[in-house]
Amino acid sequence: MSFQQNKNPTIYDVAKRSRSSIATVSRVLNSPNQVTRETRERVLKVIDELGFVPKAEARARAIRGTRRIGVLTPFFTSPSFVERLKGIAYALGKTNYELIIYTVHSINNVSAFLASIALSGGLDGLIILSLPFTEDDARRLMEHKVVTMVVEYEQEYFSSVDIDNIAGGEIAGKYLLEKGHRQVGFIGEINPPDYAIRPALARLNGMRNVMAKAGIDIRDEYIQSAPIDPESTRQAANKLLDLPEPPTAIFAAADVQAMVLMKVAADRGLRVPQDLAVLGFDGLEYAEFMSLTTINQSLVDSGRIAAELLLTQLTDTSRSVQHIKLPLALVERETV
Amino acid sequence: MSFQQNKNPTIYDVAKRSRSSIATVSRVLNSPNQVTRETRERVLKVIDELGFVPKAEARARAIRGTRRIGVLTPFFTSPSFVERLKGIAYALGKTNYELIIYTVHSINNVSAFLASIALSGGLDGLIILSLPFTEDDARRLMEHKVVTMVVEYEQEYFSSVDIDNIAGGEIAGKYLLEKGHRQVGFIGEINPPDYAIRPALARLNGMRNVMAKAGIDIRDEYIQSAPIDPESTRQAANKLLDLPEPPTAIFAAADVQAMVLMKVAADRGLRVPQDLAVLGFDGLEYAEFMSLTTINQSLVDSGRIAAELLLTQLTDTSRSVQHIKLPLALVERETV
DNA sequence: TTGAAAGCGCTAACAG
DNA sequence: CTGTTAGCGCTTTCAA
Repeated sequence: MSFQQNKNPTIYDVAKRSRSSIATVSRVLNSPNQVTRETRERVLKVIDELGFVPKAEARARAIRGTRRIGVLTPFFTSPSFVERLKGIAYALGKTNYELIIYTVHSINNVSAFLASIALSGGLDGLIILSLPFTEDDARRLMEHKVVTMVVEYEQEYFSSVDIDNIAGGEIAGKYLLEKGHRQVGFIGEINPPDYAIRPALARLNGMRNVMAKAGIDIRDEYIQSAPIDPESTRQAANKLLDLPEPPTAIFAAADVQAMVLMKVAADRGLRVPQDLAVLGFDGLEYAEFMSLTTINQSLVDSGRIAAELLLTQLTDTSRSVQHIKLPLALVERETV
Repeated sequence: MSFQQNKNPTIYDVAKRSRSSIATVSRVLNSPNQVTRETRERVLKVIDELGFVPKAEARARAIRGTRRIGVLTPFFTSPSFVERLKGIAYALGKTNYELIIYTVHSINNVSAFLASIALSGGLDGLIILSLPFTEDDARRLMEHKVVTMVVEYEQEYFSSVDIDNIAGGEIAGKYLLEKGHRQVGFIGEINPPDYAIRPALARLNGMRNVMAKAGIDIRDEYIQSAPIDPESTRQAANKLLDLPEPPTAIFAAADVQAMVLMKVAADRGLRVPQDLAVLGFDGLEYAEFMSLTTINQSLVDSGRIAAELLLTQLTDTSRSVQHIKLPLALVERETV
């Protein structure tokens, strides 16, 4: 038969083709004994020919059958989100959970997303990457049984995976001190609206602690706030290096920023580390290509562990909230 | 008055009680950022009060299709997939399609994935990144009405977005020639199973063409096949540089490989470009940080365009298969 | 940004 | 028994 329908057939198609009405078709589907055998057979024949499947059922079946885990992430501005995503995808790849990505472009609509996700997202689980949310958002997620994990952020409602950023800053400070630096600069995203998550600030504070203990007060002009993007970072780097007495070492709160800084230094004819030491933070794979000394925070692992934890929480519903701190490790290479 | 609904509330109830319309309520549920914060909060408050939960079958009935778009991608081994994903996420972020990620770890189970996606994926559309598939896979996708787009690959069944890799190789060859190089090497993933997609080989061939025209025959030992991963690339780089008469320039078929190569060169005390010229391919953002000269293939755009094309094909079903070639551009920096 | 109104595919009440 | 028709609860143009 070359009557192959090109659209998904509906009961209207079946009705037309079987010369009956949609009501009759509906009946053979739902109350088959209210229909004469002839009619029923005629209709069924067409149903088979058309490969008709009631749409709602198909949908319900699909939904019921597949389990879904969502990830709410800032739009991939920084490679760190990608690394985390990689870990999540890796962990979920071994299961048959579906992975849904929601990218948020502005911190202002996190709540909007979360509400929508909770109410009509149909998710079993959700991982929130580095994004702050309100108490209402949390409550709604819980009420709608969306098991949630938070990464790079610790709060009371959900389990989380993150690091000790202050300790990270301390590692940085200690190392720079050890290497003989007394005039250390800082570049990082520390100057944002209050409600955002700012690990960079904690890292700076960690470094400050250590310096203070050594009797060193980091000068204000050595501290530059800059969003992660290359242009802002470049400007911050230039400000630091334009100083009459520039720092001898700069700690960048993110590896990408350290990389931009290295580029700026190179363009200025500065040798790294002789003229300027550069210390990064993150442990991106790219850092190795540039021989960047950095503090590794196991980004891929953070995603993997968050996903794994979510998975166990999904099966073992008794599991209670837990907060995981990932270890930090200095990776010595050639820029400090 | 206590309007406490005892029945299952509907969006009509929510609309009435929040003094908005059902359309607006629907929007806060599905397209949250098309609604002002005030309106959204007002509506959400009522939703919470009423304990409103949207009925899945009603929703299924009302939406045409499933509002789901999938992306089948190799597990993020190479940053190029991430860039493409970024473009896709960007384009989809403006719609209210859901973005489902399927990561394939081995080329051997592409077919399995595709079959499952076609049969029970419940997708409206699918974007296949850099992964080869069979005729059967294609047929099944078409039969199940999954509108499919292919990236980095051109074939007869579906629309595609890719580049002219031979032309890319020619650009590389011309440029190196122009810069005075006669002994050029190559590193890239050219030696894989037949059924895989190998743009790197085409790039090599493009370079070969140009060289041949200039009367230069690239020596066999100057051509190193290496998978994208750092270790393999490092080995290939070392082989090239260990040669009694090493090439004066190396074209790497991927920026990440070029970066590894630069690192290897630096470790050997080679100056780039004086002792060794390095030319990449891709146009990653990182390439800039390393001042890498490369050929930009607009990876982000490839994803964005694929998604946009898919979207129009989804609405305008009359649109026929089309194959888009993205432009290539040499980005001169400091490594050649 | 918002609301009115026209569907979506299907069920069920009502005539015939 | 069968067909007509009015919904079901939600989504999505289209104007305003």
